[in-house]
Amino acid sequence: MDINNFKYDEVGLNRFFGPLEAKILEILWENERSIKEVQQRLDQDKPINFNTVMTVMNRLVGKGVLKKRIQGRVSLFHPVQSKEDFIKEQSKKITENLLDEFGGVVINHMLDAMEEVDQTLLDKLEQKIKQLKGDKS
Amino acid sequence: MDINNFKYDEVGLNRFFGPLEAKILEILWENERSIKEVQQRLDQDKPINFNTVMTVMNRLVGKGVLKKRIQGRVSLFHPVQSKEDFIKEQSKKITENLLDEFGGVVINHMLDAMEEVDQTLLDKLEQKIKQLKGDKS
DNA sequence: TTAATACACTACAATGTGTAGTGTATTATG
DNA sequence: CATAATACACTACACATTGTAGTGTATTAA
Repeated sequence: MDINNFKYDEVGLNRFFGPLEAKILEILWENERSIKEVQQRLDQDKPINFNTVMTVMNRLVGKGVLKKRIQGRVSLFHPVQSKEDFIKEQSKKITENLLDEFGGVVINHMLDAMEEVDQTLLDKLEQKIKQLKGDKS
Repeated sequence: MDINNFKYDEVGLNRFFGPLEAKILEILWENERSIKEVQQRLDQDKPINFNTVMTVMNRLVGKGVLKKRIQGRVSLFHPVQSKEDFIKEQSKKITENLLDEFGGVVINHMLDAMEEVDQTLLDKLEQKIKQLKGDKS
C-alpha cells in the first residue's frame, strides 16, 4: 500500500488521495464493481468519461490500493484493505512517525487537544500509564 | 505559512519540503544569508547552479516560508519562523488533524507507541489526566 | 457480419520541485 | 570612462502526480 502522504488541509480520504481517487475508493468499499459501474455511479453526480475512470482505477491498482479480478469479459475491482484497516494502518503510521520525529512535543499537543476528549479515553490512558510505570520499576 | 503536507516516508524537514528546499531552510536557520552564500554552502557538498538556488529561494518566499530583505545590491533571506516554532506549529496542526479525523484510534496508537516513552512524559500525562478528570467532576 | 463493448495504449493539462539559460541593471575595476 | 563581474528577473524545460480523454484492438452480441 504505497500511501505516504497526509494532507492536513484536506478532509477524509482526500487527505490521502486525489478527489477522484477518493470517490472511486468509497464506491468500491461498498461493493466490488466494474469500471462501467463505477463510472455510472460517478456520472450521476457529475458527467465523467469512462476512460478517465478506467485510467484512475488502473493507477490505483498500480499503487497497490485496488485489486483487479478478471471475470471473463469484465474486470471487477476491490480495495485490498477494508476502509477500517486502511484507516487503522495509515493513522498508525502517521502517529508513529509523528512521535518518532517530534517526540514529547506531540504528546503536549495531544494533551492540549484532549481537553474535549471523553472520560473513557482518559480512563484508558490512566490504566496504560499505571501499567507502563509498573513495567519500569 | 503554506505548508500542509506530511510525508511519512521521509525524514526531518524532507517530510514538509523538497530535498533542496529543506537544505536551504537549514542553512538559513543558522543565519540570514544571500543567495550567493547559500549557493556556495550547497556547492561544497555537490555542484549546484546559482540560478537553481535563486529560483527555489524565491519560491519559498512565495510560499511564505522565507522573507527577503533587500540590502542595497544583494537580498538577504531568512525564515519567517524559527525552526522550533515551525516544528511546533506543524506538529500541532498534524496532531490536531489526526485527532480530529481519527479520534480514539489515534489515542490507541499513541499508547502502543508510548511503550518506549520516558518517565517524565508519563508523569506529565498523569498530571494532565488528574487535572482533566478534576475539571469534569 | 456488423455493431457494441471492455480494455490497452497514448497523450495532454495543471501543479510542485529541481534545473538552468538568457537578459538587464548595477557595481567594481583597469 | 569603458568594460567586466555580479545580482537578480524572466523564462523554460524535465519529471512526477492527478485528472482528463482520444484512438486502437479484441471480444461479444445482435
